[in-house]
Amino acid sequence: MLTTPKVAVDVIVFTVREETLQVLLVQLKTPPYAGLWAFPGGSVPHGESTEVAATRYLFETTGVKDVYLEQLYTFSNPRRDPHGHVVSVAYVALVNRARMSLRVPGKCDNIDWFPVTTPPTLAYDHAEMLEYALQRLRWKLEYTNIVYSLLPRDFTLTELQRVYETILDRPLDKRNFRKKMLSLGMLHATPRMVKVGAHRPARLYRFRHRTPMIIEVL
Amino acid sequence: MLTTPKVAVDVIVFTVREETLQVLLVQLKTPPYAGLWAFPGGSVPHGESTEVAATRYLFETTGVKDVYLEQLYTFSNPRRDPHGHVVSVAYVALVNRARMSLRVPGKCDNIDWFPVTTPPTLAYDHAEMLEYALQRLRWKLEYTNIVYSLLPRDFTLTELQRVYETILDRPLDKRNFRKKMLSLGMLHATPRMVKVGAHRPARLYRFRHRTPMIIEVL
DNA sequence: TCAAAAGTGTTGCATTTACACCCATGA
DNA sequence: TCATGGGTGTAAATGCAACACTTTTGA
Repeated sequence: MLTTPKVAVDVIVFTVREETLQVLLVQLKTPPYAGLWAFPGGSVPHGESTEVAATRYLFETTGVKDVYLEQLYTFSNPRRDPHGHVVSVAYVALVNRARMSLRVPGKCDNIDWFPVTTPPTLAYDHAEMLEYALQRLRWKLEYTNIVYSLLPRDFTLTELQRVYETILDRPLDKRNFRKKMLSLGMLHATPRMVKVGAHRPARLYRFRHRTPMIIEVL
Repeated sequence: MLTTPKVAVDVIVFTVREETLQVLLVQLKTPPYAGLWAFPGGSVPHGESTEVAATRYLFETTGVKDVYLEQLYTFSNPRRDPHGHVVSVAYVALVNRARMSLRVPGKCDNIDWFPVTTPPTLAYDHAEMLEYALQRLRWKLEYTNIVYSLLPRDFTLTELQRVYETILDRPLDKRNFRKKMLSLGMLHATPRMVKVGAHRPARLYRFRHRTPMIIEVL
């Protein structure tokens, strides 16, 4: 009998693909949740911080590092895991949609992206985690620059707007959006234009800082 | 050798007294931090959620329950506690200034309130926790009704304004403050007036809900 | 020349800020 | 009647929301 709960982390990895907000899930293969899906994650060994553990699990499944990773909340209900009392520190990561080679963790059967609106049945209390993570993501999108972590280095304002619209799940006014983004001073116009299709080329922009910041008025 | 870190909670209890924001601290009596001060808290046994543990430690030191208690952040640096790896889930509680009988926990030498601006030397990473808690408190004060937990059931608008000014550490305009508070519809004017001193009596108000809510526009 | 996406300003409305005097009471 | 804190309104500035047409390109 343990005298303290076990400690674990779960990483809720979001990306935007094909104008859909998607979340990364692994398929469990051991009872009682065999066949169900869950967030990547696992136990935190003695001596490792939860940040480091979350970064490690993120890397093991996606091969990415240096993306936005934020602690979300700690879930500690003693019955959240039927195996025993596991306190899980949940993290949210935002990764961009570039092709990445997913790796199936040993203890899982599969790994894949799912639209957040239509996820498969989730194990543990992961449905609750997902809901909370979405809420926080939408909330923080409005007053921080964290969207940088979902986009490639260079992007057009229309692409940026699509990402906002996808996550917030509502249309935004083009002129107001551009005015706002540019006036915040967090973007940097490059001299390059992107020419695709039979229409006017779009200017490429970059984030001035690819590191999380609260948006201040200029 | 443990395979998982220990789990603990720390409770950062704030109150407002004599126009000062104060925090509850206990004095440690065991090395290596003997004599230093820390937040009430302790380990989380197997089978107890961190919320329940935080509520318990709050009750053991202050005798209060049913106050605003919110999870703040989980601190997990393996070297934050020299005794070994302890993951601490920090909570913030807000209690009102009414006389309460503090109880010294067995493993401590003393317990007392300190102004947040001039705390004694803090053990562990508690200085960092305090800073973060203050930030969150100030932030949430602006868009939630959590201040209810710092006030008695009935209070005057001037008392309410003093609490805001104390926590935000800046003066607020009396007319704008009252207009804002009343227009938000979270207050309820009682028919009672308070008569103290040689001046016009002040009306007493109550919170419509003594439960945390995000402030919505009416 | 047509289709398709990029790009651009102005106006009205709502919210926030700044600011000064009268009121009710007890001593 | 004086000192003390309670209580009230208006005007200016700022920020946010709504809204439509011109530009550039490739086919």
